[in-house]
Amino acid sequence: MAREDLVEQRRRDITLAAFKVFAQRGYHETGIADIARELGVGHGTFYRYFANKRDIVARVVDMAVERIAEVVASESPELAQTVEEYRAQVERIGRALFDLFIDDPQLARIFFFESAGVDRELSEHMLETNEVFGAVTERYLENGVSKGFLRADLDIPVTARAINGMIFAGALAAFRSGSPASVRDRWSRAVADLIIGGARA
Amino acid sequence: MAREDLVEQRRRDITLAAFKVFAQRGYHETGIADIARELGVGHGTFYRYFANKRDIVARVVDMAVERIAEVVASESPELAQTVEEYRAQVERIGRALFDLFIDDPQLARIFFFESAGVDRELSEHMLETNEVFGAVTERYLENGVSKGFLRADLDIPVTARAINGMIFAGALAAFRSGSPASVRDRWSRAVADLIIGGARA
Amino acid sequence: MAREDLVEQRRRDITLAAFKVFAQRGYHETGIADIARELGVGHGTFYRYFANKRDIVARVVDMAVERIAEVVASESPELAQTVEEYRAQVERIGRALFDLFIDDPQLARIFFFESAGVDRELSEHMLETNEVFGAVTERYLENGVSKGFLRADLDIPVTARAINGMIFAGALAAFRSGSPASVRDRWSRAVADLIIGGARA
Amino acid sequence: MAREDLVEQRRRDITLAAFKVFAQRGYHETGIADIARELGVGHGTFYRYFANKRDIVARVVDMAVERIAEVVASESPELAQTVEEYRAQVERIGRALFDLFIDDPQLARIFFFESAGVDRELSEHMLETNEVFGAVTERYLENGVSKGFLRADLDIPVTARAINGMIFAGALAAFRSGSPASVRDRWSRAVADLIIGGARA
DNA sequence: GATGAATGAGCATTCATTCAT
DNA sequence: CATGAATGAATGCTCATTCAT
Repeated sequence: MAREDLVEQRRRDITLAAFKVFAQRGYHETGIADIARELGVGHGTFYRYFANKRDIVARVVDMAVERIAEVVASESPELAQTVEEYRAQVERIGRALFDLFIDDPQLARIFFFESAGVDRELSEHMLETNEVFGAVTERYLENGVSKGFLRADLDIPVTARAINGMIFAGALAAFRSGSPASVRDRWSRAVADLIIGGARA
Repeated sequence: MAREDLVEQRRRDITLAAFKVFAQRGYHETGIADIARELGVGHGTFYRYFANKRDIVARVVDMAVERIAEVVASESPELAQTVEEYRAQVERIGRALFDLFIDDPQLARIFFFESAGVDRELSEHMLETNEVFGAVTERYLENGVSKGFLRADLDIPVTARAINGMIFAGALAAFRSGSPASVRDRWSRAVADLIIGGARA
Repeated sequence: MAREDLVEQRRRDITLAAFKVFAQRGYHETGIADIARELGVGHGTFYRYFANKRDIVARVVDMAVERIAEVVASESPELAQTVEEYRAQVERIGRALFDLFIDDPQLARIFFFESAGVDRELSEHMLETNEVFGAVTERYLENGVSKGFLRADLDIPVTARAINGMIFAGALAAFRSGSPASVRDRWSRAVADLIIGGARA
Repeated sequence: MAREDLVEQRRRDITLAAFKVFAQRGYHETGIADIARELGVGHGTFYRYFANKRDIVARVVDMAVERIAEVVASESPELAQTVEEYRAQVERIGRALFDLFIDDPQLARIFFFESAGVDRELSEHMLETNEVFGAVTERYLENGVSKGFLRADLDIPVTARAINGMIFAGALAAFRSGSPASVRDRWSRAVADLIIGGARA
C-alpha cells in the first residue's frame, strides 16, 4: 500500500474509534486520550492525523451523514412510473434507514445528538445537510408530478422537507427502542400511506 | 410577594438569562460567570438558586419545551367535528409554531441544538418529550378516527409521530431563514394537505 | 486597605514569588505551578492576577529594571560642579550597583539572563531599557561638558553607552563572584579612573 | 574525504542550520524539526549527529564565540609599542567587531540573547567566556604598562573587563540599528578616546 | 442573602526523543 | 545511514464549585 493510503487508512481507523467513543460518552465528555486508548495508540499519534479535537468531530459527523446518504442514494428518484412503484420506493428507503439505525444505534447518537451542541459551525453544517436531503426528496416529488401520479399543485420544496421530517422521526423511533422488524414495517407503511393518500377517511 | 415567590422569581430571572446566553454562545461555551454577568449579579449568586450548571440547562430546556407545549395546548384535540375543522386546526398549530420560532430564534437554538449534546440524561429527556408530543398528536388522530373523518385503519401512534416530524421540520425551516409569513403559510398548508389527502394525484 | 490596593498587593506578592523562582530555575524551566507553590496558593489564583505566563515575566523584569533605575536615580546628573565631584558620583553609583547585585544575586540573574531568551518582544524591550539608561548617562556627560570639566569634543551619546557598558560589566563581576567589598571598590575606582583620565601613562 | 571528516562536515551543516533558525525564532521556539527542515533532512537525522537539543545550542553558541574570538585574535596584544599604535589597534578591533555584527545580526542574536535563558550551565559557560575575553584584554593592558605607554598603576584585571564592557556595548549598538559605517567609526573613536585619555577636559 | 476570591481537577496540545524499517 | 511514525511526559490554562466575609 502506498504511503498516502496508509495515512488515509490510519485516519479512517481513528475516525472509527472516535465515532465509537463519541457515541458512547458524547463529544464533550470524550478526551483525545479516550480515542487513542480505544485504538490502543498513544494520544500523541492522534495529532499526527488530525489538527485538533474539533477537526475529528467534523469527520465523524461526515462519516455518519455519508452512511445515511448511501442508503438514500441506493434508490433512484426518476425510477418510479406509477404511484405503486413510488410507494414501494418510499417503503424501501424507510425500511433501509430504519435498519441502518437499528443495526447501529451509535449512528443515531452521532447524527441526532452529538452533531448538535458542538459549535455554531457544525450546527450550520447540519442545517445544510438537511437541505441536501431536502433536495434529494424534491427530485422524487418532481418525478411523481411530471409522471402525473402526484398532484400537480404539490408544493414540492416544502413537502419534500416535511416528508424528510417524517423519515427522521422514524429514524429516531428506530433508535429509541431496539425496535423489532415489525415496528419498522409499521413505520414505513404508515409513512407511505400518509404520503400517498393522507389520513382522510 | 411571599418569600418563596421571590425565590421563584429569581430562579426565573436566572433561567431567562441562561436561556439567552446558552442560545447565543452555546451551553458548553457558556460559563456560569456569563450568565451572572448577563443578569448583573455575582456568579456566586447563581449557586444560591441552582445546584450546578447541569441543573440550569434542564430548566432552560424545560422552559423552551413549555413554550412550545403552550402553543400546542391552545387547540383542543377533541374539538374538530369534520375534516375541514381538523385541517383548520392543523394549519393554526403549524402557523403558531412557525411564528413562535420566527419571533424567537433563540427558542429554536435551545430546542434543536443546545438540548442535544449536553449529556445522556438530557437526550433521554428530549426523547421522552418527543413521546409526550406524540401522545398529544395521537389524541387528534383518535378524535378524527372516532368521528369518522380519518381513516379507521390509521396506525395512530406511528402516524402521530410522523406528523410531528413534519411539524418539527417546519419549525426548523422557520428558524433557518428569517422566513416571512408567506413561507409560514406555504408550510402549514402543505403539511395539512399531506395529512389530509396525501400527495397522490 | 481598599479593594484595588489588595489586588495590587497580591500582584506584587506573586511577582516577588515569580522573581524568586525565575531566578532559581529559569523562566522556561518554571511552571506556573512552581510560582503558586512558592506562594502557597493554588495555581488557579495566579490567573486571577495575570493573564498568562508571558504577562508575569514582563512584570518581573520591570521590577528588576526599576530596582536598578532607583539606584541610578539616587544621584542627580546636574549636581557635579567639578571633575572631582563627578568622579565621586561615578564611584557612588558604581558601588551602589555593585552592592545591589551582591546583596541580591537573583536580581542579576533576572536582569542579565532571564530577560533574554524569552521572546523577541522582551529582548526588544531590554534594548529600549538600555537606551533609557544611555539617556541618563548622557545627562551626566552633558553636565560635565557644559560645566567645562569634561572635554568639549566628547561624543556624548556614544560615550554614555560605552560607560554604561563598563558599569554593566562591573555588575556582572559583582554577580559572578560573591565579590567582597574590596573588589567593589577596585571596580568603582578603576572605572572612574578610566572615565576621568583614561589609561594613558 | 575520510569518514570522520564527513561526519564533522555534517555536524557543521546542522550547526549552521541551527544557528540560523535559533537566531530567527529563538532557542525555545525552535523545534528539532525546524532545524531539520531548514536543512532538508529528516529530523531523525539530527539525532545521529547530536545527542539532544541542549547539545546543539552549545555548539551554536561556541560557533558564535569563535567567530568573535577570531576577530579579536587578528590583532596581537604585544605588538603595540606606542600609545598611538595601541589606539590604532583598539580602533581596528572595534571596527572589525562592529562590522561583524552589522554583517551578521544573527550572530548578535545568538551571542547576546539566545545564549542566555537556556539553562544554568550555558549561562555559566558564557560567564567563563567573558573571563577569557577579559584575559585577552589584560594582555593588551599588560603590554601597554610594560612598554610604559599605559599607567603603571592601572588595575589591569578590572580595567580589562571594563573595556570589554564598552566593546560589548558597541556591539549591541551595532546590532540595534542597522548602523552605517559612520556610527561604527564614531564608536571606535569614542571608545579609544576614553581608553587612552578619558573624558576629562 | 450576595459576593467574588480561591481552588484544583481536568484537558488539549506540543515536541524531544526513540527505534523499526 | 536516513527516516519519520509513534510516543507520552509535561504544562499552560479554564472554569465549575466552594465558602469566608
